[in-house]
Amino acid sequence: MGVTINDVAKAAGVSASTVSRVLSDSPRISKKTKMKVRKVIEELEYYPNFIARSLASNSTNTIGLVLCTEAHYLIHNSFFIQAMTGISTYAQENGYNVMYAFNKNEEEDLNIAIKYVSSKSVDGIILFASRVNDKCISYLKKEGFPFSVIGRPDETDGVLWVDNDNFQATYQVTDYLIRDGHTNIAFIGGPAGFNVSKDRFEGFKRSMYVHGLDINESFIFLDGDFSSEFGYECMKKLLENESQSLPTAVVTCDDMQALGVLNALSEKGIDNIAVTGFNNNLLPGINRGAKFTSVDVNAYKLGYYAAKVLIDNILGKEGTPTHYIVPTSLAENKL
Amino acid sequence: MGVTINDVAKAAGVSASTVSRVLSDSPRISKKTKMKVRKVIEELEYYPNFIARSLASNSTNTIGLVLCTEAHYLIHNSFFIQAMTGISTYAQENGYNVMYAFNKNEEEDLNIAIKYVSSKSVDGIILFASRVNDKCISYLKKEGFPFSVIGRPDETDGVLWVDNDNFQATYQVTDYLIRDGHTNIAFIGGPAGFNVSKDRFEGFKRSMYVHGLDINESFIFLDGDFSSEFGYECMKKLLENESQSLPTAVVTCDDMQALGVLNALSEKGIDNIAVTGFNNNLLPGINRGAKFTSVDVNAYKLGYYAAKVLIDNILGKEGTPTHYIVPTSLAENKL
DNA sequence: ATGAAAGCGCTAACAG
DNA sequence: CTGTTAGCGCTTTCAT
Repeated sequence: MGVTINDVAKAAGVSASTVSRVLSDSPRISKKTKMKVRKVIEELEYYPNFIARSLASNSTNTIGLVLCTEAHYLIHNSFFIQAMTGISTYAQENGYNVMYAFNKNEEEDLNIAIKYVSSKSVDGIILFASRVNDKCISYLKKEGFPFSVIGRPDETDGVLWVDNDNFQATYQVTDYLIRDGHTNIAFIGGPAGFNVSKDRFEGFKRSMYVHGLDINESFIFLDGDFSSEFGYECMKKLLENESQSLPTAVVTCDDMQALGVLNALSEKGIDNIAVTGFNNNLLPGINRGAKFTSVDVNAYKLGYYAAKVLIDNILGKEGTPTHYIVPTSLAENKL
Repeated sequence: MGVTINDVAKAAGVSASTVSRVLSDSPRISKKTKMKVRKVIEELEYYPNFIARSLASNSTNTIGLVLCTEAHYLIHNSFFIQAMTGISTYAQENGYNVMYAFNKNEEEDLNIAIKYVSSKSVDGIILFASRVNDKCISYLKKEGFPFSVIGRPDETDGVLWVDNDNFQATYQVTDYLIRDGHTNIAFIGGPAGFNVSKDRFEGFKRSMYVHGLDINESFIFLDGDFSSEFGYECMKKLLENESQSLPTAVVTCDDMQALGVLNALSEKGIDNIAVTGFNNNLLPGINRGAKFTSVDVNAYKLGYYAAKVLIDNILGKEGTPTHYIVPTSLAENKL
């Protein structure tokens, strides 16, 4: 069982190293020999042993994914699977395998990273989402191990990363609302201490500013989380504040938040307030007619480029950028 | 860079083979030596090289996932990611890595399987969903390569698999509706040629039969697909058929089908027909008040047990079953 | 209970 | 352009 490089060499009347060179298409082998060897490879249905190859060449042609997330979060968020598909695509295009491991917290994440690095099972690592003071990032930097990050890290110096332009994203969606005639716009932001939260808020403010619109402080909700509960609460507060009129539009930073807002509105029978979300995850069709705009972060591409920036770097390709900005787009849905 | 087994051996004053035996906790090594070696391992922060280990032991401790799906399908279906999480969990518990590759069709699936097997990159394979006359299954059987399948295959002989009891699932949900007072129930089935479609229909029929209810032939829609479009069309037909009254409940085989049905109903302003789905994927909350029942297939557990049945088998554990039936449950949601 | 030695299947200097 | 010779880091008989 299992035909080896030696079997091929013997059958083709050459040495094993010649076969090895044919496999890597070395320019120092004559066309004739290549043809001959390739024919034998076909006939014998020879496949190089992946493991032996890795050991000898000191590279695994595999990248590892460190995914930190609560299981329940996955159910209604296609971000991960889409990004994983993008990663798989670029990896396959370049002959790389992809390993993954789901973890529950930062410590487990770090342990997996350490395991990947120390046992030399992968050539590079992709981190999903960067924390403030991310331990995995510090570790990998210290080790000098190749890795890329989805989501711009605190300190971009010497790290490979991909991200959306979050500033641009909320700028765009706010601009869209304003052009649609809205002037009283509320904003519901993401959790404290994340760059993504900060950037999205800045984009919102900028767009308001550029259009010469005032920001009503009581329309701004920061430092919450991405849950529908938070969205619901914020909208409740807006509805209960009788000292002033309601906004005509609400910019949120996540579809779940938007869902909470929509719920709060639907309880009051209000359907003339525009709501926007992030991630383009909501199912179309449940409530025909309700228009809903979401910022599509293009998770597939984020994954694809996270793999690209990492693999290109590992392969030492010339002139590879250290990061990619994946554009967002506005998605119109009917809910 | 990289401390090897020899460094440990030297530092501990033993041979490399002794260190190797300590690593695998061989009973033939004295407690004393074990302690001594382990201490050195700690001090030197030695991690066995995964690749070298694989080559020498002729096993990779890695399993490969063959995932066939259209990208767009992933966006609103958390089945894959949940199953992958379950797989990752059992794999990690047993020291296995997991590789995955997304493919677009059966041919690509087969190619990946062949690559995994021939290049010896994995010890076993998990197939997502079995086709009629599945080429991957035939291939893996022919090769005698360990694999497990999520979804009962045509021919279960000598294959490891996990699945829900699909018969039981529709039996249960139909029973639930009948106990709720429904007697005129429509059924929208899955694609032709899949066991899952057949079983689900049988479960529905059985429940109706047990309760002494007649099945109205014009209420039955088979051999469609799992899309919302199909659900929409079927409901349309029911609504347009003026020669008879409407059902009071509709059992569908997928949440997307259910969504299509709900859309068709909402267009007519009908909200008193119960609709049930499968997979428990729909977002709660959009339309407060609309009750929606879905069969939760427990994708996490399907993945977990697919990994278990495979890994236990590879490890040659005694008395491992050849398959697992993962129970479904009814999930009540508000849409 | 431990060590010596062979070898897993391949790559990569080094020769020629 | 091709062959020879060493390993890569570990496991595993076979001795002792």
